[in-house]
Amino acid sequence: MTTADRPSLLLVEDDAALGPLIAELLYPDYHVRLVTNGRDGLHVGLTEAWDVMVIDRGLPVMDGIALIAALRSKGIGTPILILTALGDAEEKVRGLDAGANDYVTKPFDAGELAARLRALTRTYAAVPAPLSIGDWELDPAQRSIRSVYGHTVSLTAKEGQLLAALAAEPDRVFTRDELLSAHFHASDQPGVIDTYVHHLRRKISKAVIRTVHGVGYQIGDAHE
Amino acid sequence: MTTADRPSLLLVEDDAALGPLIAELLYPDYHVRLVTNGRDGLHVGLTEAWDVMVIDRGLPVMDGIALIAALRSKGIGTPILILTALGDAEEKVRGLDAGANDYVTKPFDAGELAARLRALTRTYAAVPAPLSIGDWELDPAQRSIRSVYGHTVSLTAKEGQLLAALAAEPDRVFTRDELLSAHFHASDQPGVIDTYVHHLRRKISKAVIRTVHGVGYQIGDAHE
DNA sequence: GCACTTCTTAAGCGTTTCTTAATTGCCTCG
DNA sequence: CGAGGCAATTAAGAAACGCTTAAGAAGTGC
Repeated sequence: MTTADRPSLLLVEDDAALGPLIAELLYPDYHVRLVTNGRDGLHVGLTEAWDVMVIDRGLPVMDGIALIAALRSKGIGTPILILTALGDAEEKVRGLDAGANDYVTKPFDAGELAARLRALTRTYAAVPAPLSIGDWELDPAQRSIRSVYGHTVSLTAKEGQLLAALAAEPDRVFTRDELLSAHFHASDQPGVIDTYVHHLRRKISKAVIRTVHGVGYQIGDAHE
Repeated sequence: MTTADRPSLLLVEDDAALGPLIAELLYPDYHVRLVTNGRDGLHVGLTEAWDVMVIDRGLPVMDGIALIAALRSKGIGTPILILTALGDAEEKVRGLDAGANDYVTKPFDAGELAARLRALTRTYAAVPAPLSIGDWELDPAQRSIRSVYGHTVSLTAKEGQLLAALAAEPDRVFTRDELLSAHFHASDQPGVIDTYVHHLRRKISKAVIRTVHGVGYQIGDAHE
């Protein structure tokens, strides 16, 4: 998102009556900027960052299709929705293949347009949910751990596995044998765990991994 | 992309006549897998990786909307297109807000469906916007790299491809096999990558490409 | 066809990471 | 408070992995 609150939306529509109408319709949910021809659309689209664009098909100076193609060729990946009266399938194919992400025909339903725009601007946090550990965030894929202040520390494979195992179930106390069988070779001595706990405490901070005397290790606090 | 050639497509459609028909329609452009109820769709959608999904609205066992919501709640971000007979605006809003990315009503135009699927699977990462890598800028043609001080170094084809692949997703760690399958012949030994990384480091600067021991290589930071 | 560049393979060497083990320090219970 | 057990720390050998080099193969242009 470009702004902290509402997504920014660039509306390119030449119809003097319809343009302001759509802008007003979208105003509660987006920061709307209205331009009325293709050349202005290209300029504003290239020089400013937008979260989504709504582009009319038939535009003066520069056609909507040409505008989209120009934006895409310049590396602009912003989601684009075409809004137009031309509704037959061939036109839709041309518009979508020019680089648009969705195609809505006039007359359109305001609710549907809004829903389609939501679908375009929606982002999924599909990223392998980073495990949070106190002030730290573990990224298993990247084998590193980031503090909340940008500071990043890289971990070795075993360090990462041990930390991930502990962090997977916060507050649970793991015995050395449990941790061993999870990610280390069966032949390993339980003392291996002690060594890696030490490495981790040195890399991160002492307080993160708690020792439960006579039992094992734990992240977070169980009792008290 | 999941496969090197065609994108993979999961089709969830219970109509015994329509399902195979759509599958055949899409077959030239996608690796299609057809399942006929929501529960199977959920299972296959969660356990295998797909480039795009086409889901019928009315499904036995588990409704299409419920299926999409379940997939999204599990962190599946794959583009989803709803294909259904229910066409009024309210239904579209419900479907899109459940997490679908596009909504097509039956009867549909084959060309439009294909174009909308292309729009969903299209990525703009391939756009030759000059990739910036630290103090360097990779030329779109990928055959040379310029430092911020005018200094230019020419790269061989493979060097450029490898660097571009890494730079396309900064901070992501690529395994040797991923990099191999991207731009080298499948028969190549993973050691090829090591050699090219070495070449690049000598031409540019050592710090640009980071080694993640036991995993692969990365551009961007995660160091300290 | 020849010279040159680029690509690929492979092997030795150096570094990082993993594991073991011994020493030192600390906690708990009698 | 002291003994015994448990944990923390350190160091060093072993193993895995990556870096570097060099040389032959394949490709390209003249």
